[in-house]
Amino acid sequence: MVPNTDHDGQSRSFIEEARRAQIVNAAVETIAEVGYHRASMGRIGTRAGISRGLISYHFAGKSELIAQVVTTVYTDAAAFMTPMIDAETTPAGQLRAYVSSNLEYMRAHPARMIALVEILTGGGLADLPDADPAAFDRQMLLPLEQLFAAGQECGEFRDFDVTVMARIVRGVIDAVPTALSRDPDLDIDRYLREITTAIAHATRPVPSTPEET
Amino acid sequence: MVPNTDHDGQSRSFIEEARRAQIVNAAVETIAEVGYHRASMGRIGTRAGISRGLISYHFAGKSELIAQVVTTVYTDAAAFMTPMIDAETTPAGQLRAYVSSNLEYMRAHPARMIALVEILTGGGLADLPDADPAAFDRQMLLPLEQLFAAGQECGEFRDFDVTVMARIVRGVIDAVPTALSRDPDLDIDRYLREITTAIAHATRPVPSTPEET
Amino acid sequence: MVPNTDHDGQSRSFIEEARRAQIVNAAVETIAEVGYHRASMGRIGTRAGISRGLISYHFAGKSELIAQVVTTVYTDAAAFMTPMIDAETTPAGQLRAYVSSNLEYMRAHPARMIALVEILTGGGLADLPDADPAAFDRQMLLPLEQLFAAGQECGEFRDFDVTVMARIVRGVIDAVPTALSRDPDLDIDRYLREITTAIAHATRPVPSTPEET
Amino acid sequence: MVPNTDHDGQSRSFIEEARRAQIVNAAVETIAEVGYHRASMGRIGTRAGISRGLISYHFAGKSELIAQVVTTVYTDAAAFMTPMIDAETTPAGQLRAYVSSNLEYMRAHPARMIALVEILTGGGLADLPDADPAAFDRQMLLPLEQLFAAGQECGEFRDFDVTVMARIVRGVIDAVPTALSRDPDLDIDRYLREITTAIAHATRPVPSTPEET
DNA sequence: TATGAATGAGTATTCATTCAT
DNA sequence: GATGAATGAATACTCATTCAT
Repeated sequence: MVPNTDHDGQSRSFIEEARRAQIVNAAVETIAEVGYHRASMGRIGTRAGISRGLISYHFAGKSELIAQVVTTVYTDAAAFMTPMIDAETTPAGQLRAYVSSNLEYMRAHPARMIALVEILTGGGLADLPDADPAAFDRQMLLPLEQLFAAGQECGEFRDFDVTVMARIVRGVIDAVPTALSRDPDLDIDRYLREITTAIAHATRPVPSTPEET
Repeated sequence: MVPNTDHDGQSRSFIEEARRAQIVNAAVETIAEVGYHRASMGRIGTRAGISRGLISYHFAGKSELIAQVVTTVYTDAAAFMTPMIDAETTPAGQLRAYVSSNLEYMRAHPARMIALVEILTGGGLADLPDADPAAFDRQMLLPLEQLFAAGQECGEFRDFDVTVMARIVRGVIDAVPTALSRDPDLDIDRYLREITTAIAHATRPVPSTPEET
Repeated sequence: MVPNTDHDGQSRSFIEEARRAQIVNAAVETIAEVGYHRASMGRIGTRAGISRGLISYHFAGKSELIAQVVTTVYTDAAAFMTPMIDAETTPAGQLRAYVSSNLEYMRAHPARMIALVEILTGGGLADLPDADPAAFDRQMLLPLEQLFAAGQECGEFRDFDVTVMARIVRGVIDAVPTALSRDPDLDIDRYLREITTAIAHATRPVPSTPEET
Repeated sequence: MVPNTDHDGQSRSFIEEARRAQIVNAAVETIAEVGYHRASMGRIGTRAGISRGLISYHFAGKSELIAQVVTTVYTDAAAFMTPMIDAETTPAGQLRAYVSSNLEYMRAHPARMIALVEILTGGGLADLPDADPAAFDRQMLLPLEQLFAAGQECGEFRDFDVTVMARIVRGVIDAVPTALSRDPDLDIDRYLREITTAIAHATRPVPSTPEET
């Protein structure tokens, strides 16, 4: 595995990689603190302790920087979550692991999650010229859909529309960063337990008692 | 019910109210179409067919206009939902009515809901100097919390944290506008049914079978 | 003839027209003084005594302003030259009138001619997205080509390539602004007489004495 | 002929000279391709395959680089033209040789001529702090003026202002690169023949028939 | 009431230049 | 000699707001 290669296969120097990472981190923190559309290049540079021009030196434009933020956070979160999900052997267990590992990541890196949600919901995607929101949408939902389909197959989940349920779960999880920012006293452990339980209830097979609407 | 009074108790003329409503509608449509932070006063004015200056004449600033959009949409949605919720006699029925009436409102006024979500998640609240996000948060959650408490009291709901469950339900609902914009083919009727069912499952009392984690 | 209408047929207010003219004049003077690519919006605004933003208010962008400068100067020069040319009855006389009226216009409005040449030769055309240099080229050459063709028909001109001769004449004339700027003591009257004579010699029929290369 | 000495009398190493020549060539090509004021040091470095910093190492600044481009092209063109001119024995022949050798040089090195004209007419001279446009002007005109004076002395040319006629000839020649760029189909051989003929007519003694304006 | 002219602050970006390695 | 990191100035443009009419 060759480290530090960009999408063109060009390798970057160590110092270049370090600067890019520093700038991406500054962007994450700035976006998390002041919101996406107030996070100007100037503010990001100030937070990183470098000049505006240097950001332009390392990134072709704001689009590339924002895209790098999205990629970095998304990739990092996936790298954190995937082993935990794969450690589970049943779909129900994997769903629990998906939700809890995602929330754990949010707790460990609140700024990253806030920044990601800011970009995704705050108009950031519209600023990325070659971003395909629909494709990103599908990419986000797919793992959950597959997980749900497998669970329905083996009878661990009831019969629901897997796409809609994937949206429901993402909706619940994506609401967490906003909740955290609006209520700093929020007990994330309790939040995690309640969400996990609620989703378990929403997805498990319907018991024999058949009186429902 | 006293019509047409602003928060200072000053009554507004009929024409003044009409202009404000026209501008608010133009703002809603513009925000829904181009996103919150691309919705400049100029674009809103153009859509309303009036000059930029006139908006400033009727609203102290962009902050007041955005605040008015939030208030108007929120109030209008509440006026639409409340009778439907009140028509139900049981907490479980009221929860169903809450969810379905909210989604019905979204279907009837997609631009309004998209605009509201754009403002709430897209940095709009941060632009309102005297807006208290925490207070707004509480205001949004309170009806659901009360509904849940009543339902737990009478045994229609299981024992969960009412605040967290309120956030869960809002998270699921608030994800709908984004889902609609990313997947235009989405079947909102099926979406509504699946959400209602999932929430019913997540909140109803745990059946006698006691095998849970 | 309805005055003050732009290319969309929208009429402009008097004050708008006046401001646009003022800005165009300031642009002309600035370009003539410091060169095309040093004539920033800021410098143009300063010379006009107005703010940078006001230029953006009246012109969609620098492209539109530059295009307007070209159009204005070209149209104005044509309006000045055409009656003088049409007053002549023979092609040879019209050619003399073409050259002399063009140089007279340069003398009367040196800044305008310098600015036009700056834009045309100094990279300005490349900054106009929908400008077609080849089309502009043809538009500049056409009147001279027609004039030459008519003169050859009636025997007033010798047999030469009308397009090349048109380029020659334009080359001679377009060199004048540069010459003026490099040699302020230049006697434009003598310049005019010499040019006219030289062009007359270059175009008139070859006399009977047939010793040529 | 002393090789490789700069204006301070300091001799340069062979590799230094080679690098400077490489950079000058890259500058010529870049300016010819994208125009003078779009030819940034970065683009020139990229075309030369070297870093930006290296250009600054070899040239005191952009000014010196541009000055070197002008000097190089001018000197090279003179070295090409001079023997052809000197091979002629009569002023009229020398004038023909001047024009044709200049156009031949343009045909052989179109990028060099385009770059030179870009710099001279496109604001480049104004970027050279210690360049004297008037002196450059005189330098360009002097050979032609001397040639014309000699020709008038021996009766090969008619009686005209030698400076103005020099400007006329330079104007005709300097318009060629622009013509070439705007009309790629231009037949340069025919262009050359027509120009030579026209200039011959414009300069030769007036025949006995004395009816002129 | 309503308009549109005008301002000034803020944004992303490009670029020549400097400097440590 | 050569590189590439870094700076700061300059540029075009957008926008909320103010104000005279």
